[in-house]
Amino acid sequence: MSKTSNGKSRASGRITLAEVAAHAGVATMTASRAISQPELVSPLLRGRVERAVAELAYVPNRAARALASAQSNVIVVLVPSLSNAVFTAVLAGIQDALDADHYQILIGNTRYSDAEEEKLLGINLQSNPDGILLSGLTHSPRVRQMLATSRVPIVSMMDLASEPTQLSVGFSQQQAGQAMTRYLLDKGHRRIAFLGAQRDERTLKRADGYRAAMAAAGLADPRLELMVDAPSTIALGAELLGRLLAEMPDCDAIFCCNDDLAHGAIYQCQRRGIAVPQQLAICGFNDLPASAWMSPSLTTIATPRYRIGFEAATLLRAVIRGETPPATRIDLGFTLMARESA
Amino acid sequence: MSKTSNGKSRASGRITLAEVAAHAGVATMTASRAISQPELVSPLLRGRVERAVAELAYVPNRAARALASAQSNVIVVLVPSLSNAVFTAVLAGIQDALDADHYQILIGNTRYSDAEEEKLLGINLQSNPDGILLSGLTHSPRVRQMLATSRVPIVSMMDLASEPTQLSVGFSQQQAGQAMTRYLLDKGHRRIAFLGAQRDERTLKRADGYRAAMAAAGLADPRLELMVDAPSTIALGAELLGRLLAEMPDCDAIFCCNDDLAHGAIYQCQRRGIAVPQQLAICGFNDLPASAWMSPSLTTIATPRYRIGFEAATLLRAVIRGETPPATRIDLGFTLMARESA
DNA sequence: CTGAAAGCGCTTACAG
DNA sequence: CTGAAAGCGCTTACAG
Repeated sequence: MSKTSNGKSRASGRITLAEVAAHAGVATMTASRAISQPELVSPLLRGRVERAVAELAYVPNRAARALASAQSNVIVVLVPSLSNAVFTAVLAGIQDALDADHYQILIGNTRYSDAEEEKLLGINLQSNPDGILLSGLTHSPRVRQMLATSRVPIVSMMDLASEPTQLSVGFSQQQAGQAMTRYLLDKGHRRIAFLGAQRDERTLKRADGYRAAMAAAGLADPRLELMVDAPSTIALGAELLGRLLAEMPDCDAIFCCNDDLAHGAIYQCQRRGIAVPQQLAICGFNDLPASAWMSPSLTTIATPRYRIGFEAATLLRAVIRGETPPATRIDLGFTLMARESA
Repeated sequence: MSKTSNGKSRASGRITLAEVAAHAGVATMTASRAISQPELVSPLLRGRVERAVAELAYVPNRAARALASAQSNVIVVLVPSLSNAVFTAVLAGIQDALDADHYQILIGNTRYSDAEEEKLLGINLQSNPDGILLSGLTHSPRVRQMLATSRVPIVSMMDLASEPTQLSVGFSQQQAGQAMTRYLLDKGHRRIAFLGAQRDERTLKRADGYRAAMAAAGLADPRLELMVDAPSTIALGAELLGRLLAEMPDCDAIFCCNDDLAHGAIYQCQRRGIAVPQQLAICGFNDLPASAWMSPSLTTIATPRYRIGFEAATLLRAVIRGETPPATRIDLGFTLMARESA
């Protein structure tokens, strides 16, 4: 509107704070304060500025603010998947924890790829984030180096760090895997198979727990483990069940590394007329919504994913504010949901 | 490192382009060019700059670049949900379409709330985005006003705009609802119920299609429609099935506005011993992964959600570049998947 | 409580 | 092909 830039200017054409100030008849500084720290401005001038903002439909330029103030109010979140309900729940928790704050949340989907994580981190570091929320404890050397040189506060989500200096919120994936295996052992199963996909950090740790429990019971048998690189899907669960039974027909229970695989395995049993749990016990991990409702309902581990996001964001915010957090390692635990399938 | 800022400076403490340039023994400008437009710089200087960048672990400041160049390279995406697999697929399509580009994708989750959409749009408009990807065609007056004054290119996803000036990528939700209802009618069903949740734009349009088909068959009956505000979940589908059968025991088929509801309805039938489709036909909408695998497999509408994201992002990119798109309205259609449940 | 000046870290014209 | 100057739109000290 009105007299904006003259001639060969590089101006964006949008309303600036200076124009708002001129319109309100105050200095740019005063307009800035009336917006950012209104309590420091007299009601009279504040009102004039507010009116000018509304009349001109002023939208602050975030880049200019970030540059001038040397702080971005950005929090970066890196998750390995958006199609996995576990991580969308984590994101919901983060969103809720930060809702009242002024932070802009930058979501990056690494697709379980180190290369993608490096790329996304590099791009997002350019936004000079106030903090970073990371999934998992294991990262590539390049990622670790980028994080170290950036000196940005980091909270790791999902699992618990061994080093107490590292901030982490989650639960022991290994112990959860062990607990589920012990449950099956206690039920009298002996030939318990482990079905894994994606080979991501959490799957590997759950497999560790499975192995520990089987070894402790003197029942370890590597042939009972079926692990693939492909992403977890219902279709893969159905397929892996077939492969497992073909190779290990004497197996009497299956621990699937997540519910998707377990759902697929159960559906496949239904199609083949295999009674679950009578002929074959099946359990999963995560307790997705369908697990409680399907028939047979799925025995699984309920994971506090929403709370992981919420508590991790809360912890990160505290650290950003310079507060000393009460704990650097927040164990949110897990719950074994014993249902019909095992 | 070395001699950074002196005294009371407001510097961020991070390595700047000027330091990289000094380290390489070139002007700041040349360093800038060596990074942004390397082909314009001699191999000798380019090499020196590249080495300096690596040695100092230089990370460009995005805010400064955005401010100086008056372009953000940001694309904002607003979706109503992240827990709904439909929208995470849309996001995956967008990500893939824009992967080779330099865009930063800002994801906003409006949670099916107009207020939240206004808030997110306001915040994200501060980043001066090059373009915006919106879900749906219906928005609050404030949102429409904000979009209009921003003059940022917009592509609407999911449904098709009636005005050809408005860029849209999707399919007719109304026609899809109609097609599914006709399918049930053709199968001989007469008392076909409609189960809806969330009351979002798409649910309402599918209901419109249902009503049109029922009216055309002379079988319309408002009591067959059960619509609630709550978000769609499997649990809600199970609950609504109970309510529907209590009120309309003569209903012989159910069209659920999405697969989540349909899954819940089917699971509930299994628990109650109601044979699907013999006693009651059930169909859904979206074709989620479980639908093809569950027993009975779910008759539903497969929606091109990944492609919607991909094509919408491709269209937006073309418009941002100033190209004239071949079409302003991209109809990606839908596919009725006739399976066991109806 | 209010404001003139300087500066954040980059890029855009413009010269050479 | 290279560079000195100015400017993007804000905020931070610093005065008054």
